[in-house]
Amino acid sequence: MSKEEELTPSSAADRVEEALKFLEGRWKLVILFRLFGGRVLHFSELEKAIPAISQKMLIQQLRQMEEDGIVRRIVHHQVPPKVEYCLTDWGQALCPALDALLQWAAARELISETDAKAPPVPSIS
Amino acid sequence: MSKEEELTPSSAADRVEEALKFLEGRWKLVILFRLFGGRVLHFSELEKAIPAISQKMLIQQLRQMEEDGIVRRIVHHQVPPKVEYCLTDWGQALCPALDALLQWAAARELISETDAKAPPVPSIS
DNA sequence: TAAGGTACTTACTTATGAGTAAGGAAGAAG
DNA sequence: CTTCTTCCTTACTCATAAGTAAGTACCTTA
Repeated sequence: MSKEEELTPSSAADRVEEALKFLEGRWKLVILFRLFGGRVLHFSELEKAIPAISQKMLIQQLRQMEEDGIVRRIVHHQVPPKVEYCLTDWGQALCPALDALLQWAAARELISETDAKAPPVPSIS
Repeated sequence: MSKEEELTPSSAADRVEEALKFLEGRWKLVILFRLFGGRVLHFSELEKAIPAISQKMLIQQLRQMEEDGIVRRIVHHQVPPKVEYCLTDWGQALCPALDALLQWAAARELISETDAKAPPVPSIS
């Protein structure tokens, strides 16, 4: 609203793609929703909460999200080691955007009735 | 707001993932932004508007978006053939959701200053 | 000295999406 | 009867993301 220089179809698409890159990754959303609401979890708690994920994947996704500035990593120098993960303010700020997406997805069935395309439950055909 | 049964972290993540699947694909956003605003374009016009895309990719993405109910395909039985593409109402409805994403992405720099993490312009290290 | 718990790392394999290149149908125009 | 246009298909290769399995470091407790 304030200082959008020029926004061609391509540049707009690029910006959205860049934003979506933060969410790409098989487990990032799952992790995100585990940490939403200011929750703080240990590595092992995340493992337990997401049984299907491997340690490698969990770390890989957490590291990327940390680099992206979405999650914060808090190391307690102890034995055995203890590391906590939570969302940054910016990570928390994803909520409304994801809500908007969900609302859009929810509107699919309503519109598709009049649209004569893309049945909610595709027939066997 | 109305009838959300239960929304665990996993189910919420699943729903967002499903919504994001509609946007996944190297060229879907580019196509989307070319068609936003009620524009109607021929296949060949899309090709020209997006020089980097191959015909196969363009068709593949369009077909998926058509199946998803995002774009509408209008065939004029002529020779040479003429096919037009435009967005469905639901496709147009993506605008606010993408806006929310863009706003979130734009907020990154503002917050990361106080966050001591993820510098907007990473140094050489 | 041996076992155990937490938080990782490394090497390897597999599946998927994207890219390239070429071909085809269906008539109209020359 | 050959060529042109438009829209679309098919076969193949390649790069990247994801998954699997095993190993490491650290110090404590028995």
